[in-house]
Amino acid sequence: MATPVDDHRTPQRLNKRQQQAVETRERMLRAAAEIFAERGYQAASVGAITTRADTAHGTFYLYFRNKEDAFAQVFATVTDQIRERSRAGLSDDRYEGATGVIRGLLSVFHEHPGLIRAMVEGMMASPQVEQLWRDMRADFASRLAHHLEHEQANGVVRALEPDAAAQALASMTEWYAFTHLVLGDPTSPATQDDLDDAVATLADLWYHAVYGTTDRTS
Amino acid sequence: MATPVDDHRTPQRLNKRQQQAVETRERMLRAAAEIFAERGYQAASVGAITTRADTAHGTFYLYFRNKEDAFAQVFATVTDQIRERSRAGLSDDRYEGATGVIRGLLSVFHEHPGLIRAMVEGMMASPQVEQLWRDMRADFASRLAHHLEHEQANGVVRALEPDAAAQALASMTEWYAFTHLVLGDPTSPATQDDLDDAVATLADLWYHAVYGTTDRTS
Amino acid sequence: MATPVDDHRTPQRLNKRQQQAVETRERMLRAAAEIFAERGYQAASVGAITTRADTAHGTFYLYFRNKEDAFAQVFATVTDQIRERSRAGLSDDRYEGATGVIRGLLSVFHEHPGLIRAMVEGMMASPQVEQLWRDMRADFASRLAHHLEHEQANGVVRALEPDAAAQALASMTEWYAFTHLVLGDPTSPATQDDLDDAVATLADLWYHAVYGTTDRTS
Amino acid sequence: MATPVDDHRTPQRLNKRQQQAVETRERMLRAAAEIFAERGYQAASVGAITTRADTAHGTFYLYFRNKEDAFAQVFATVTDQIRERSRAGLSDDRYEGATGVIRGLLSVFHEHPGLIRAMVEGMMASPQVEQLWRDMRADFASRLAHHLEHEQANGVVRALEPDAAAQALASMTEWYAFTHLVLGDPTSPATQDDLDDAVATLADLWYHAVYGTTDRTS
DNA sequence: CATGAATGAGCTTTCATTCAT
DNA sequence: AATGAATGAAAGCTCATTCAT
Repeated sequence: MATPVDDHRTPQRLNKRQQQAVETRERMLRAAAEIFAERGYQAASVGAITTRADTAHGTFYLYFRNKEDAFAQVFATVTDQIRERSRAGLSDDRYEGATGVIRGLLSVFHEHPGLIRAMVEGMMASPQVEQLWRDMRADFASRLAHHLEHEQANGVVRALEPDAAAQALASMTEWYAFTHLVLGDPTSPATQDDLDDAVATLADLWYHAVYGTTDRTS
Repeated sequence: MATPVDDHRTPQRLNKRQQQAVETRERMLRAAAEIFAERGYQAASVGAITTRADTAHGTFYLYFRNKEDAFAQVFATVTDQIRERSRAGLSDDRYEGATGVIRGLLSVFHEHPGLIRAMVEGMMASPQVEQLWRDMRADFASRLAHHLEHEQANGVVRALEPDAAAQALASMTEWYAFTHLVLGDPTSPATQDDLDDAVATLADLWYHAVYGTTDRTS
Repeated sequence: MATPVDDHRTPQRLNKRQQQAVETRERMLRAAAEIFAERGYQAASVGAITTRADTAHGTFYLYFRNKEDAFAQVFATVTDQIRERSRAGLSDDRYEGATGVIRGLLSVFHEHPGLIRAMVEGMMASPQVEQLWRDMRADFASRLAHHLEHEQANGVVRALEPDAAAQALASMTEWYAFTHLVLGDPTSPATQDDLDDAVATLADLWYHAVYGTTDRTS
Repeated sequence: MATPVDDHRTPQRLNKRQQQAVETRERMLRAAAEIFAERGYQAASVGAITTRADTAHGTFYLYFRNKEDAFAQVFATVTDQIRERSRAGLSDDRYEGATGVIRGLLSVFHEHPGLIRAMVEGMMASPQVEQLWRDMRADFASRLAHHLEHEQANGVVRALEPDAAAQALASMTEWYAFTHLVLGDPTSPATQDDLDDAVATLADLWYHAVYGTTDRTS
């Protein structure tokens, strides 16, 4: 039954079945993200996801090995966003650089509070999810550590242990963002002002903790 | 050493039945703490707790309204510890003061990694637990904010918004402690050195972020 | 310690312990009646009764063999009331007689809807309770049957089988009373008017069914 | 004899899976009816039903929302029978009509004593079940009331309030049937003679109560 | 590729009853 | 006579996962 076209295996040339499958996968992933965000990791059920995705219950297992796997796939899309935005926020200016990186992380927390919440929850329940979070934070912290080393080499940063400091600053950023933008009444989510305030507060402390002076002029 | 006056619990005033009940309550609370620490909040089951406590299943409900209530009671013993140790760590010396408060928090995380982990998980699942955590952190942060205001009045701290800064420093401390002392392979828990390193790193950043200078001499 | 007075065993001469016991019994029985009326037979719990009676849980079993026994004792007080009032309602006048007997039964249903409801429910769950109800109804029906036989002897009642007719009339009375005075929204219970209407309707049908004519003049 | 057209259920249009599902549903409903009849409403357990139906425990919840829902579905099959038979028993002859309607109701009670018993019990425990019973009786009574109005218009029935009288006659019928055909030792159930006697007694009283004369000739 | 009926282990919670005090 | 801590057997219900179609 297979037509010769099938054999090209070029990704842009999908037959009808394959196209449908791609669509189903996307629908399922979107549904999973929504349900995890709304209910949290444990309270989310496969049934809720397939209902939302408008598929049969069993279809879920065509695309995910199990619930944990589905969560990991959803998780990956979010950590990708964080990575992208943090990179985009980099700048040569020391203060602008910090602000940009911080805002990159915080804007993702601000946009997906439900998912971030589910991730912190999922971290506790699933070693695989925990590993994903650690990878994300390691990426964030190592980029920060490199920046600190570079600034130290330039002699503008006080003596400090770059890796440990980077870890601590990353911790401050993540958890301050979490408590201010994610926790709390989900019916009155954080506003843009909340986001701006959080960025300003964190950038200020970050700057002084690293450069060890109140003088902002480089 | 114990004189009758010292004996706040006055066990001699309880009849045999009441003594037994007190023992059962303690055994149950201890069992609950162990099970929550080992399995986490959601995965902990009432059955596991009563088995560990060596009581009948129904006995659980003589002492707790439900699982959430049991967790809240366990939680309370931990937050009490944090409060006590943070207060004990206070000092007039600015650097010693910071170190003491930080160590107070971190030592509790270091001693009860499983429970802290369960708490962060439980926060996501139960609004009541979330409130308990927020109370604990508010207590921690407000004590810090008062300290900052006092130092500002003395003119030794740079201009900063005390409440926001206190929140950010508390976030850094909590989450750095969490990622370094709680997360990770539970079979190789954090060592005393890990604890000391964490305290040193946090105190250093905290100090510079607040006093805005590399000069440690008071 | 027992005084000689104890040995008289005259009921009016109870020592302190016995007096207390009588009071406890009464309190417990009253509490049981209230709880059964409020919650129904199955939903009533021993714990609720002892709480209402302000006694320890175990005290319940000093006065009742078990829940079923408690219900039977409460039940007995109600059937006693029905018996008394039905007798009091008797009259030589044929119409007044019917009305009085009917009103006797209905007034009890009207005053204790919760208990009557619990009884019908309990009948299904407990053979002992079922037997109590059957005794009550047999008493009611036999009195009615005797009346019918007497009237037949007087030649004023049409030919009918007295026992079967009595059963049927008793059934009509009980169940009509039940559906109109007991069932329905418990927050808006039956009024005095409902009671009067029910009596009138039943008396009318009863009268015609028995005397077979619309002529009420004796 | 069955032509394809006759086949309302069109089993040939269902694929194998759907056929199996229909069978499972029927097996489950039958099992539920049996268990409810044997044990009563409250004492019936989901586990007993699934064991009888030879399915897994969870399968119950594929077909019923909960125990109450299962009971309501069983209940519906019985009230449907009552409705059908009462209608079938209608007749233009006044006496035959009454007899037919009465027999319709009584025959169902006679065939399903356990279920009727469970229904009266369930009425007390579940508002939903109570409503079902009230609907059934309203249907029965209103049909009776219409009949009375029609006969009154024809001038053959004495003056009486049709609705109230219909309610009272329905009460008599239901409860007499209940006490004579349902209550009592379930090991020696009511016989055909019991049924016939009950119909005769009720029809006699009904007739005289309504037509107010001993003259049966229309 | 998609379906959805079926599974069954597992959970929290209630409560009548006992008995040592 | 009264207590109340302890028991433990149920119960209803959920849900991740499987597999024949």
